[in-house]
Amino acid sequence: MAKAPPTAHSEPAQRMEQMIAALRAAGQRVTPQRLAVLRVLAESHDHPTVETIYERVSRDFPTTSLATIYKTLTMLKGLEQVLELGFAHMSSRYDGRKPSPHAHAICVRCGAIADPDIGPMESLAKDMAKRSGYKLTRHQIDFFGLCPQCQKKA
Amino acid sequence: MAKAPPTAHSEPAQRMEQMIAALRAAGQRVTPQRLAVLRVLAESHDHPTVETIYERVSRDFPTTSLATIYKTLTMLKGLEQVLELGFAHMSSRYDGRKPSPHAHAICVRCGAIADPDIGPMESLAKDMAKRSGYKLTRHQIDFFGLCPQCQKKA
DNA sequence: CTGATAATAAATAATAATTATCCGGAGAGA
DNA sequence: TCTCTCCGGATAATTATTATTTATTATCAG
Repeated sequence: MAKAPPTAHSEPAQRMEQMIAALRAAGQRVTPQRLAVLRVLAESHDHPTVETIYERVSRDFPTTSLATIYKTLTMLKGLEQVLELGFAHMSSRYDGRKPSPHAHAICVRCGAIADPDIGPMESLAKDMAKRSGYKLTRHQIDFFGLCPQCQKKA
Repeated sequence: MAKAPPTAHSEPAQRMEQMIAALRAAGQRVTPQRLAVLRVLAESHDHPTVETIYERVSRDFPTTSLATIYKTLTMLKGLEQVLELGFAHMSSRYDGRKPSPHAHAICVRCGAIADPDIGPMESLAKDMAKRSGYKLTRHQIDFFGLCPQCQKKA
């Protein structure tokens, strides 16, 4: 059969395959519910909340429980297949497309999240490690403000 | 009169004066309970939780309510006199000594927090603002790992 | 293909942190 | 002093998340 061209459309499918492989490698079962979560993660560009993922999964699996979403995400976090952005005053947001830590910009009005590539954080992490004496394993870098759309409406 | 030498001991008192001045400037009342919270904030180097602040305040004011601590901290946040470090999976930590946003290292085992001065974040924020189009107003930069003590015990 | 079995899903209860409400009391200003 | 608003304390409510319990199902050996 013909190999699919690397179109923007095929990207989520590839990402899904990676995640499925990670599940299998860890000896985790691949259930329909989990596949549905993986698909949402692979396709979502909006850093969805658990609630949002739940709604999207519910379209295909109306009986799915919120707890299942939480458990699946916790597991995927452990396998480093999803990045959790945790906040104190709003629910966590998830990034299944770029699962390694990177900086984010969060709109404090509408909740939109952007994550352009910015100057490398490695030097910053190195600096922090050296000056603090900590052995660092991960980071969360968040900038808060107004997204372009909300600036207009301001 | 003689100017007080910049000893480590006099520092908290100065910081308290600054905070009191900020309250007055904002037309806020300076009550004994609030003074107690300010003192704890000015003296604490350990980025205390609300609960910890509550315990420390309770020594002097045994009848103080947790709600009062929360309300006072919220107010001080608004006046930019205290920095809240908000996390998803543990309660917030507060910094009343350096109230403007700066990077932190958090020990995932014991919760110790260090905040040495590291390479300036301004350029990073500028870069993020430019590439995202967001109008940024604050940031939270957290590095997670093991503090020196917990590394030994590991 | 089929059955055994261990992991998983759904439903629900429980927890933790924070925020809202309500009311009595105390301070600032007329 | 009187009044009026702000503040503190107690407690209820809310929100996000995690734990528990029981029934179901994916996986794999045969």
